[in-house]
Amino acid sequence: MGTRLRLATPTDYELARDVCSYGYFVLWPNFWDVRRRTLTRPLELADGPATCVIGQSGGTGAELRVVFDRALTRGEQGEARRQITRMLRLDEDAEHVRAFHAADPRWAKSGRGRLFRSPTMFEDVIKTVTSCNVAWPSTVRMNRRLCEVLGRASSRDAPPGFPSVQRVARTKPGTLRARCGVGYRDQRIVELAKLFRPRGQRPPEMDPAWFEDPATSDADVRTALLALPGIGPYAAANIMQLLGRYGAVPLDTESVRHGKTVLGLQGTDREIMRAVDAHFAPFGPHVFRSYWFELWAFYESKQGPAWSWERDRIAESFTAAQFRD
DNA sequence: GGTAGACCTGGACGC
DNA sequence: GCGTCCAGGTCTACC
Repeated sequence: MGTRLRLATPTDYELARDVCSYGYFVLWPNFWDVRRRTLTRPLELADGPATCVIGQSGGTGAELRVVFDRALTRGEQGEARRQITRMLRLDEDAEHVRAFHAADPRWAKSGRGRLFRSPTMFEDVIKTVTSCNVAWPSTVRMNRRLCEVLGRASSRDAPPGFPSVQRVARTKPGTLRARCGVGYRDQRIVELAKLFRPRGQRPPEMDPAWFEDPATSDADVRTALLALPGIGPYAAANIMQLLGRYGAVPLDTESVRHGKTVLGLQGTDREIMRAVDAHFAPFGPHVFRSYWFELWAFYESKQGPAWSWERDRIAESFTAAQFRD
C-alpha cells in the first residue's frame, strides 16, 4: 500500500489550469492524464524514486490528493511535499496572483498566474538547456531519452524519472551525446550537473538555495546564471522565471514570431526583439507572465485548451514553424 | 559593443 | 531513398 498525502492549496488554485500553463508539463517524466486530469511523475527521494499521481477533486481551491506507488518514510514525505509545492507553485498564494492581475487585468477572469515548473532547480536548468537551439520535438526527445537512459524507475511497471544530479555528473559526455541525442550540449550538461552536486562536492560559490532565496537580487541571480555553462541571455531569463522572478522576457525566435504575427511589429529580428521587450516593459516585475500568457493563449487558439493536450501527440504537432504563417 | 561562424540534430525540400 | 539546406541559442574569436 503506497503512501497517500493531502496538500492544501491556495484558495484560487486549479490543478488543470495551473499545471497546463507551461510547456514543461508535456516533457518527460511529466505525464498529464487528459481524461482523469491528474499529473503523474516519479520523484527522486532518499530511499529511491517514487511515482506519484496528483489529482484535485472539489473545484477551485480544493486540496490535492497525492497517491504514491510505495510507502514513504516521514522524511521522504516532507521532501515529496517540498518538491510538489515547488513544481505546482503552491507557495504562490492567491494574493501573489492578484498582484499580477492588478498589473495585467486581462488574466483576472481566467485566473491564470502560476506557471508549471520542475520539482528541482537542476531539472529546470537542464530542461532549459535542452530547449536551446532546437525545435520543440527535439526538446521532447532529449528529455525522454535522458529519463529512459539515465533515470530510475520506482518499479518494473513505472516510467523512469528525471536523472539525478549525481547520475548525470558521473555520465560521460559521449554517452549523453550518443544515447540521449543532446549533441554539443553533452559537456555542458555534465558540467552543470557537477555544479549542482550536494554540498561538499560542488564549488562553494554554487548554492541552489541562494538562487531560490527572495533576498538575493534579480541582478545577482542573472549574473550568476550567465556564468554557468550553456546559459546565455535567453536561458538565463527563462530560468529566472522558473525561479519566480518574472521581470524579464526570454527573447528568442518565438518572441519575434509573436511580435510579427500578434503584435504587428515590423523590422529586423533584432529590432523586433527590442520592440517586444519595450512593449511588455510597462508590466514591470510581471513582464514575463504578461508575455507568456499571450503566447499561451495563441497556442491554445491553435491547439485547443492546454489541459486537453496529450503529451505524446503534442510532441509531434507542436512546433514553432507550424505557427510561423 | 557588435558580428560572423561553428556547434548538432532533425525536419523540410528537391531530385 | 538520398543529399542538401535550414532553424534554433550559446560560445568564441575578431573587429
